[in-house]
Amino acid sequence: MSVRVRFAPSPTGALHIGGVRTALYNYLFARQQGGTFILRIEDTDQNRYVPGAEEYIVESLRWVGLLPDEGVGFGGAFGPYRQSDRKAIYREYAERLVASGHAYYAFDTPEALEIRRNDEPNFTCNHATRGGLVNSLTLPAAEVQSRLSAGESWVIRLKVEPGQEIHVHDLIRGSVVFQSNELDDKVLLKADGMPTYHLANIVDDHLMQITHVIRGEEWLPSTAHHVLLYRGFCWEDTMPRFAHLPLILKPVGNGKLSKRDGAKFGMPVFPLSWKGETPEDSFPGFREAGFLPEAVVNFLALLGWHPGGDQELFSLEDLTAAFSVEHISKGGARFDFEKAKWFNQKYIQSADNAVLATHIRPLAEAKGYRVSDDYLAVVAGLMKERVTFLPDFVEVGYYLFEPIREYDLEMLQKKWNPGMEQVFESLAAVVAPLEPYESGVLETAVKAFIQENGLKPGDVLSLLRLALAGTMKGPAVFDMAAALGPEETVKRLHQLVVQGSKVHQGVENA
RNA sequence: GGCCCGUUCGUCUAGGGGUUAGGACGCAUCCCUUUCACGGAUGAAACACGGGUUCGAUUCCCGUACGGGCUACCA
Repeated sequence: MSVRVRFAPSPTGALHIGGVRTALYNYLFARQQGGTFILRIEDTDQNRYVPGAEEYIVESLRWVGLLPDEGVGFGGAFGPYRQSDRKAIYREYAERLVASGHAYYAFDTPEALEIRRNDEPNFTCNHATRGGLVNSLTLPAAEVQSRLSAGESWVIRLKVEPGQEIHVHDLIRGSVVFQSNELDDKVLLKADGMPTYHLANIVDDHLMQITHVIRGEEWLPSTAHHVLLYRGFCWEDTMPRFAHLPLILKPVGNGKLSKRDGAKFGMPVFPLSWKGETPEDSFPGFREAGFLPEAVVNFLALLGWHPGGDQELFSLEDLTAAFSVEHISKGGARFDFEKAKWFNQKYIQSADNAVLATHIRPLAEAKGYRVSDDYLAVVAGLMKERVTFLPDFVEVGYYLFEPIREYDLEMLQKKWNPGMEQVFESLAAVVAPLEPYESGVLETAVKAFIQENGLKPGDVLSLLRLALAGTMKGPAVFDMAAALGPEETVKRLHQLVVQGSKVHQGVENA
């Protein structure tokens, strides 16, 4: 039987980066096994539904390159793939469970249960308490019928039989055993007619012929209920295999990574930025922070999984080939933003200049820079070993697009002297007519000029750098001069003279 | 509280009954470079603790501690 896996997020807001990792592992497993990767939207909670979240999920998957083979917006023979569109199906299956004696109608209101919970610390609906509650197990059949037809509010609960041992075989953790006495009678169908996660999940996984359930560790405790459901439906022979992923933890402190940690630690925890109703509900994304999707994928893949060996850099194809569920770690993984940065730097460094240019283009345009693709590629080449994020190209390297905003005054003061005025005017004259105006040609000419005039290379070159970039950091001087062109180079040389004289006077006066 | 899961350098991890416990991020030092980076080299840095089992445990078993998850008509 061919492998079918699903990524089943619920559209309650922006998709957490941990969700992206879950999608990634599902995707890798499907690809590697020649299987099918399905996107199912679990929107069974009407109250938590957030408009736009579904689109966000799809756009996120698209950005990181994890396109589903089937699912909402992607077609497939097992639809619909949005659970709210499958409402009638769940009711039918829930009633089937009631008919077979594996579930029952319960009439206790949430308020009534809440009161019980407050009175009895460990109160829960289970085999021990259901006899004292209002349901189709305790009420005469006729009354159940009359309550039902009277339109009274009810839910369907799973009837967990006590005294059983439920063995779950997890692909990552091995055998996990639960005692049915400890399990509560989970609500399967809610009062609004919608299923809970538990019912919808099992029905859909069965109907969609899911073979492997790869999901977060937070689902491990309820897997016992899921097994009971498969049994109740007599689907145990085709029950999917389970793999529960370790959680992604906060960078520091205790607990799992949460939405708020982004703001708290000054880093994104979502793939794309999200604009919520309020500023507090809005979050920055990896994409907007200037990450390449390949870097995010690589980083995420290694957060909780490693194939062994010393390789750190993996393309999606590499990951597909190397992936194995057995190599997924059991312990939670701390979200290490420093490592994410390193991956991004690596991917930017090795990216093609023309490709980088397409990424820089919108950033440059946002700043009002009007430049050619060729020029952007040149900038990419000059800066890519000096940046961490995409916006750094236009921010750190702004001087490749606009005049110097500020000079490193300390350095200028140190290197400048009145004689330099003449030197740089002459240098401008030497450089202006150079042809072709290329790095090597410039270097030869400038160095000859330095030698002929008996100047100190360190002084002239430093000042030249200051003239072109304003700072002592940056690409090789002659590369910058070549990129800027003769006109701009000369202009900046003159500008330096102005600045240098100013600084010198300041020193004299002081 | 109850149930379940986990624990190798600060972090992500490899490994596995006998190893100098390996790699990567970060950090430090040095080299390269008339800048900054990149790159290269080197270094500091770990098997949570206590019992077993064993000739021998970091590795297997049991406890303890610590961490995490679940405990909703949320997913």
